[in-house]
Amino acid sequence: MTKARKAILEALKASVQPVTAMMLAKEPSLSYDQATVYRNLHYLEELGMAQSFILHCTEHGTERYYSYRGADCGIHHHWFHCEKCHRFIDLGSCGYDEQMHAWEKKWDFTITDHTFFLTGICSACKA
Amino acid sequence: MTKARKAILEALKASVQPVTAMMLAKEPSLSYDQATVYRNLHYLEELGMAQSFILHCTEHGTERYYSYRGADCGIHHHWFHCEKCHRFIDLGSCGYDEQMHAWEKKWDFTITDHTFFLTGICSACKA
DNA sequence: GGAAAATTTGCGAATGACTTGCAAATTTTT
DNA sequence: AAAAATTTGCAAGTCATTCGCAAATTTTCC
Repeated sequence: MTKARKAILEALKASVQPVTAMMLAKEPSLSYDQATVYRNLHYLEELGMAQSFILHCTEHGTERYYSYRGADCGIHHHWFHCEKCHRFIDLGSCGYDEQMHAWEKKWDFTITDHTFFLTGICSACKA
Repeated sequence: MTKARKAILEALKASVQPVTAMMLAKEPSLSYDQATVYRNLHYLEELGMAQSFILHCTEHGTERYYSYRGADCGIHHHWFHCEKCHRFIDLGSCGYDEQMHAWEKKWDFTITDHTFFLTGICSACKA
């Protein structure tokens, strides 16, 4: 595992919030080329050490957000995104296996991935 | 309501599958400029007559898909997307109001939107 | 009904996230 | 530690989507 790879994985692991490739590329403590960041995020996701979703927010446009996914942090997570302060709230581990299994049976398809997230205004921003 | 607007809304209404702006722009029977298509899809969504979600598929890249949303077609729908044949399967009306209300209570945020869809291989493509 | 005001359209150029080709640098193999 | 394989940085490219602006259409008002 290369230096860049390790650094990017560590950054993901350390971040409480999902982050974009751009955020990581601009992080002074990392300072890897954006192409390298993009490539390594792909790599880490393929390995199952990261998970991502694409989110559009009026202020920041459409971007893919990554978060760490390790044995220690449980499985697939879902998030709420505040459109005012742009913070994410972790809704916890995904609890939809059962429902998805039911759908697979009903429609006879095979689910390889699912996307779920919420957007709105968080408690702090409402006040 | 302008001619373009009407035509685009009709196209959405007529389509069984969610469609992208590009698909509509390239439809010979419509032949409106892409900027017009994009602008009117935004308009229709703001009015609540269309709904959309962003989906990334390896073959077609990242695009926003729109579908009709009228009194006659029920409320918010969710979809399964087959990564082989690129067809969508309508999973029916969204049944998550309760769960989302529970989340709003638990976290004290206000949900303005939610995104949910599945990707995988459909029945026909497995065979 | 028709002229003025307001909105929308088409065109071309711009934006911004993400990707790619390629030579140099690093990592892995042996 | 040299050869082989992979990864990196850079610069240029791609592609969905947006924007500015003048011309065309739609709406408003008399």
